Amino acid sequence: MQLDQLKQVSDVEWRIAPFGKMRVPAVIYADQALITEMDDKVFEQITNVATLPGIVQAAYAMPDAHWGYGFPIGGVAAFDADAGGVVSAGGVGFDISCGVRTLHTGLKAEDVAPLKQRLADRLFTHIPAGVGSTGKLRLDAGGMDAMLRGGARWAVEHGYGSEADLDRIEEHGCMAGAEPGQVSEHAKRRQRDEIGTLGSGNHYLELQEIVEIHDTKAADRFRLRQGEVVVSIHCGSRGLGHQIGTEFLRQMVIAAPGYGIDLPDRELACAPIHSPVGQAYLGAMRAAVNCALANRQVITHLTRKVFADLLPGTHLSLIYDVSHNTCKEEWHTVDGQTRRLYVHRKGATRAFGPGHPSLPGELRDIGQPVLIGGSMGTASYILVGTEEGGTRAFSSACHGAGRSMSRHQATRQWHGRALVDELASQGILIRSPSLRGVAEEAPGAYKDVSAVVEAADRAGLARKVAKLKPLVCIKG
DNA sequence: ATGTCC
Repeated sequence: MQLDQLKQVSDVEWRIAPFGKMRVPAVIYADQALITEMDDKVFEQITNVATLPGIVQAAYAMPDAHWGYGFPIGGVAAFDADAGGVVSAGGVGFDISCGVRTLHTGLKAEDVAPLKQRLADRLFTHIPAGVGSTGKLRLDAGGMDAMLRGGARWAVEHGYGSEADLDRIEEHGCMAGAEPGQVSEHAKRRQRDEIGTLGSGNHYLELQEIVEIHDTKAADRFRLRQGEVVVSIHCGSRGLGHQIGTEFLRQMVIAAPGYGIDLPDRELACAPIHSPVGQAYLGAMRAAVNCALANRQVITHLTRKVFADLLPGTHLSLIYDVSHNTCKEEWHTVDGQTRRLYVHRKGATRAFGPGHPSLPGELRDIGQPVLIGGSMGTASYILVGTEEGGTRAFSSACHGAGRSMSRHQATRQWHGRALVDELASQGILIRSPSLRGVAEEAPGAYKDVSAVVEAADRAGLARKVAKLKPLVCIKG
């Protein structure tokens, strides 16, 4: 990215004053190296987002931002419904509520080491992964609607996990306002047998060792101890979310001109929050959020069964579950005024600071765990939301490493088999149904996750708590 | 991300 078009505010904040049809400034959080390497498309897309009706304060890009559909991945934008604010399907993304959860095992890495191969094989056998993968659950029409209304709560009521899990999930495991009636039959048909499956692309299930502690107080509260093992699950709403995204994008492209919305890019298709299309999308999107929460909950249950077989007595308790692709109704203070806003986070994590009423009682005084999934074979991080985050990007942080290279480009540069072998030599076991998928996910096709996290930390978006290193990765 | 093109 050309730095001369940006005003540097600090070593990790860059500002673009409104020009053309921009209603608000755009802000990019990144250090000098990250922003220099950042795709020019991020500049174009984040300034386009700043032109949308009803946008509040600024359009934001996180340190892991890269080119997405309409909005950049790593983009955050909030809209005021009463000021003509809009909701955008491209602003949420196709994999609605894609997210990460991390489970505490209490096991020491040295005790898991002798079982690594067997754990990898057993997890790979029991947790369906890959394009079009199906699970054991079959949902009829009634079951589908109940799942779309209930989310992880539905899963727990059906024997997948416990009530205690729900306390550690955003929205308490169940997104209110879901309207299964707004979800097409086609979308539901695609999802009928996909609950409890990982999917493909950057989705994974990992066993990870806690290798560094940066904040002992927060780490203690999250029960993160150096040398212990956690399990992280990264997946989303599978075919259902994708179908909803596709259908509403089309509807919004058609509807936008009728609402007098002038789009700089048709990929930014949106509808006023106070409009039939806007409301229908929100109802369907919230149903897809519940689908993703149910999916991660069922996969958690399958993971627990594998551990119960190989390491009897192990208790996998949920530390936290965050979503990366959402539009949520939240209260934020803007210029001293508390306003109800619709916050789009696309490839960005909610990061509420200490005291936020939405946090579980046990964690309210310390802040929200922010789970950052790195690329395959590198590192992941756990951060905590900060007080000052409330004044930056509506309490949001980065979500991962962020791609630095297209999937196609990655397959020309790396071979799946060679990557699997190389990672195995480093003690990282990869299991995947697709060697091509592995090549697309080559660590070299991603930004440096440590640099991304460091920038988010220095920008005050969230504070580093612990670093995790992969031991086993089940890759979709 | 995605029954990787209805």
